[in-house]
Amino acid sequence: MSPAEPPQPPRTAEARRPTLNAVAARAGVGRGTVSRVINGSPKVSDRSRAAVERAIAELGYVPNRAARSLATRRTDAVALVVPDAENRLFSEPYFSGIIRGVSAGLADAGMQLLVVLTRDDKEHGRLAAYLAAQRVDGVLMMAVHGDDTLPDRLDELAVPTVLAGRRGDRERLGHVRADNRGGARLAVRHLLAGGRRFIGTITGPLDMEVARARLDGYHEALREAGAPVEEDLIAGGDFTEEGGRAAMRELLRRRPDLDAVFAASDVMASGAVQELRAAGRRIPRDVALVGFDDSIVARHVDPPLTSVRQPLEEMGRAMAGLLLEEIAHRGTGRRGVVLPTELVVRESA
Amino acid sequence: MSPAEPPQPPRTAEARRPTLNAVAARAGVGRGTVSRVINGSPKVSDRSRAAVERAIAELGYVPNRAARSLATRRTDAVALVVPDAENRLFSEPYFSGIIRGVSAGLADAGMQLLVVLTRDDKEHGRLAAYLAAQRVDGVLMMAVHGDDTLPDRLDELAVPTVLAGRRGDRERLGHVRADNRGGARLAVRHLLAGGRRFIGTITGPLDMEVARARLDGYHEALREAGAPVEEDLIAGGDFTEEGGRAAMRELLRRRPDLDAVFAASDVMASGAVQELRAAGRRIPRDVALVGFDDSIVARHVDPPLTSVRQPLEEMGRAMAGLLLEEIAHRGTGRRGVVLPTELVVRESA
DNA sequence: TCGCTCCGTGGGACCGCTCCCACGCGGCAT
DNA sequence: ATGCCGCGTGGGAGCGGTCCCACGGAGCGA
Repeated sequence: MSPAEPPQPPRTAEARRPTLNAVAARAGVGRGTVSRVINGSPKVSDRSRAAVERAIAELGYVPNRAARSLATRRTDAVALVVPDAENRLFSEPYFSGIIRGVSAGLADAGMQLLVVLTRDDKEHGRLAAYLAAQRVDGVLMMAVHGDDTLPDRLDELAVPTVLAGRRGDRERLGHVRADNRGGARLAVRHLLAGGRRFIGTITGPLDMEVARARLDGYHEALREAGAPVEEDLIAGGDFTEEGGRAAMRELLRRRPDLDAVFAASDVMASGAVQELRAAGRRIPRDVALVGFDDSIVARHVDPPLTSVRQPLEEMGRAMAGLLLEEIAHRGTGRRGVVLPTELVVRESA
Repeated sequence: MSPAEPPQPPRTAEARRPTLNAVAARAGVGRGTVSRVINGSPKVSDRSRAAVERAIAELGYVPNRAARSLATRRTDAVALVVPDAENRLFSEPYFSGIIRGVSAGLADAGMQLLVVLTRDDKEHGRLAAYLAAQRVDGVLMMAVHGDDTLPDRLDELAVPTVLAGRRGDRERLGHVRADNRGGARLAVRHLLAGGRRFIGTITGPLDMEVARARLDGYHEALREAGAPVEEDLIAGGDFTEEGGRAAMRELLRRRPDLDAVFAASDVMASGAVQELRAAGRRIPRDVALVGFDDSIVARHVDPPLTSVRQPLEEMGRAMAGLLLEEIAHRGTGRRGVVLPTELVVRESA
């Protein structure tokens, strides 16, 4: 009564998906041969290969990751660890930009991306063991604080790891970062070129390498222009808007004569804008302002901010690349990659 | 010569991690018993349980996911699928907010989160088979376009699926959404309460349910106030800034007399701000403006935008919850959850 | 013709876990 | 004392791949 079943792939997940065995049977070859075809081994005759490929197509076969992983001791998956506390601070394109690049870089290699948001640093303890045991092939870490122990833990456990940014000058682990110093230099040079004389800066928290690098760039640009670096033109922020406001207030108090500010993040710059306006300074007429990150905020603040752009997507791609390299050949991926930054000129400077 | 090795967990991933077998041997029990302890079966004597737990602690044992997954046909992982094209459009807190909630909701259940960014809709074809074959236990989907076939495909394959938002009124699949209609109503009521008479709206692309819902809310609020709904007060946007500008221009052309605008997204609202300013209208004096999303943009536009907030993190949590339910008991998670929105009043209206 | 390679091949053993069956043993009713 | 029940328990049989060893046959030189 029942019509002949066409050899379609099963419609539901309940109906067991075809296994490598089934493919072998249908193609009239052994399991080994099917496995070889799937993994692209050259030691297969054209005849067998064709038969196997047909069978695979007919059955809609897709290899089972768990089984493969069990046998190979690889997972073909990497974890992206994002400390949640930081996440909130991120100038918004940051997270999405990086993750987009990472995802693209991994997809090309058929790797899966596991995203792990950690709620607090305490979790990092368990996390190391967890990641090692789950046999994620590697780990990507965003926003590493200098005192985070996770990278070292992973290193001890010999888990390939790549960081977004570095913890200090002598980062042993593979990492990718933007040329923060260079970007800051661009920003300050731009202000100098605009004829500004008293250029202040609002820094990020100096226990983060990014913040230090941006401050260094500020110094360098002034120095190379022969301008003096004055301590009271430097105010500390924390990458938040409120921090930016406070720092700007402080700068205005200390140096009513300043005519430009380089803020180490757009969000802080946006705080600075509010404070400048409150103080009756016009931007850029009285005080020119440059931010960092080229975030959405930069485009929407009034006036739109001149800002330093980092190539986020490329950074993510590079992280993925470095990690894959390290996974394939231990030791080769442990380099620092620096990507160029770029000044996006808008109306604030 | 070599000092006695203390029974520490191995320091490197190369050194094979202890297996369940090792734990059994050390605890002096059978594999079955260890398995029972790990999985919290009650049918274990206190004596055995204690012995096993000690052995686990001493060896630093963590079960191998691949092996477990192979045996159970579960993966303890779910995928979050994000169409990248949409992603770019997202008002920025959206993606991070949802993912944070999802992550939290899953972590509590010990589930892993796989993030899949799709580059174009074509990929969705292969993706369905892929997801089913990888035996992800379930799938979360963001930003579903009405014409996306992936949800139906997954449904056919009997893969538990939960959507962020719905495709239409009669969404069969489980989904979580904000009360977009209610939010829009709040916004327009607020404008009415402020004494505005001619309230325009800039909509999103009407093939997206969110956009339609927000437009509906606009209609409702006018109707309940006994105000006429005038077609020429409605302009179509596409959730982009440029779209917002174009729509605003159009509205001003058609109705120079309008005194308020409800934009279906902050980004479009920000475009509208520029256009209004160009036209010499003061905000909110001449034209009041309300956005949607309560994104960072809203806080940084000048003047800061009154906007409708959706509880993103809770939405993510709810999605995770629904999916877990559906995975545990097929059929129970296929509901629509609606979370309340809230009006955040700032200076633009 | 008879080895000897060498290539392609089949299939056993294993990866580390869960599932489930069968077994021993103490306690209870008969 | 005998049977029966039921609890804990051990361990075999998978789950679906990969790895590798051994084997048959074609091709070649002697």
